[in-house]
Amino acid sequence: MSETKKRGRPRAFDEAATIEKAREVFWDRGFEGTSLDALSAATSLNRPSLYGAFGDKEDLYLGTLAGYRDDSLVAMEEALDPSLPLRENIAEIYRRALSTYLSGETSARGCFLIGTATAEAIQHSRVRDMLRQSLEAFDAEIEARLMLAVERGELPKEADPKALSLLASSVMHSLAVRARAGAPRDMLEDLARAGVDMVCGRAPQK
Amino acid sequence: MSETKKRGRPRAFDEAATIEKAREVFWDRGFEGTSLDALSAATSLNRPSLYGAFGDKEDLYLGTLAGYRDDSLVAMEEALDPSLPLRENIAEIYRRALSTYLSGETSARGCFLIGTATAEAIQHSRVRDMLRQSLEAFDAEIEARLMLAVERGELPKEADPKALSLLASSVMHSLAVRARAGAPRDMLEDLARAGVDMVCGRAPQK
DNA sequence: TCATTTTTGTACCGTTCCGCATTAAAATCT
DNA sequence: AGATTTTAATGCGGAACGGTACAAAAATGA
Repeated sequence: MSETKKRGRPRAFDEAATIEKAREVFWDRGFEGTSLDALSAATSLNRPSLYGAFGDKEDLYLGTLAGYRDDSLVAMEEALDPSLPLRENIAEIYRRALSTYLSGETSARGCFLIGTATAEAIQHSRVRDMLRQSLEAFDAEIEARLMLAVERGELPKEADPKALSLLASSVMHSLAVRARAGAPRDMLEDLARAGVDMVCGRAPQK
Repeated sequence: MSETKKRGRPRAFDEAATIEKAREVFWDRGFEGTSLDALSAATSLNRPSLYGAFGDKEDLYLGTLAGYRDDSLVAMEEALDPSLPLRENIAEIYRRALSTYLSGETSARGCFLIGTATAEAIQHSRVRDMLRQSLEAFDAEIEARLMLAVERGELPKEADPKALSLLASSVMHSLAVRARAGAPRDMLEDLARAGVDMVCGRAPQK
């Protein structure tokens, strides 16, 4: 790491904070629906500074998607704490997801990736790849925990962690879409509960 | 119904066919990503004709969404033919869904509603309502079939049709998102199979 | 035949879009 | 201090945007 001070005028903004602010705008308005002027206003950077620091609009958008994916993966790792029972792990994943999906100024905004990147996936292959790769990463984390659960006997030996992880992710995808569609919280919580039972079996271990 | 001939110059286009062509464009490019010029080119109508017949861009988009919802509900009713076993019904739903989701000129385009309307749901409340209402209609059709299945003994008495229908729909939502994200067909078929087992139980009735 | 009604086609409106050229400002290096 | 390097700010420019005014065209009604 070069710890030497850089030559020119120093930046007057924090790169990570700027990406987070840009993410908020993209989240609400989508990629095509967001103008550079809106990004400029939200980040307090002029368009040329945005351009210089992050590239064009698609580059910046991909940066916000990558940040969201990384944050989500960290949150998922925390939720899947293997020192806790599987049932609590899965419930915690849905709890965290819903907490994010139901936030929003005007209306529940769902998942940033599913809610905005899906629309661009046909026309922008880099967005499509980012989306696919992110979904696969989420699947993989859940699958790993389910494999551990089978080893430990939290799930029966016949359980299929691969198939089960796809189903568990599916519930999350559906929560993401339905939240953004304006589904009531009760219904989403019912779905999350059903998802937990589906993965861990119906018997409560209260 | 007034069968009297209308006064002025007759239309040189078919309204339903035009909506279908517009749907194709919106499906690939999303609402914000589609220009009136693109719609005009695809439908062979000039912008003023489009505007006169369907209203503004959002009105036209809502019309294409409504058409897709109606088509999908009909397809779902067909798939849920109660004279066939539940397992075949659910498998058929996913089969039809995948057949649609995997079609597309450049890349698999997923579900029109989930793939494009979700992105607009925050900014355009009419789109959000259309999306929510459509998803609820799909849920309701599945739930009705599952209730019948419980009555008939295709599912155990303790089965919860409401919760199960939400889960069954979730698999469909996930197929929609993943297809558009570029997931390989094998994986989608695995998920669909897992979804059928989840709803109907693992025992194959071969 | 001529007025009326509706659709079609051309052309244009003001706005917004993304991206960049250019200059001023703020830091380090010599 | 002066040269150099990097960022910040202003402003522009060509293109595309959604939407519409207006006139020509094609039907019906009288």
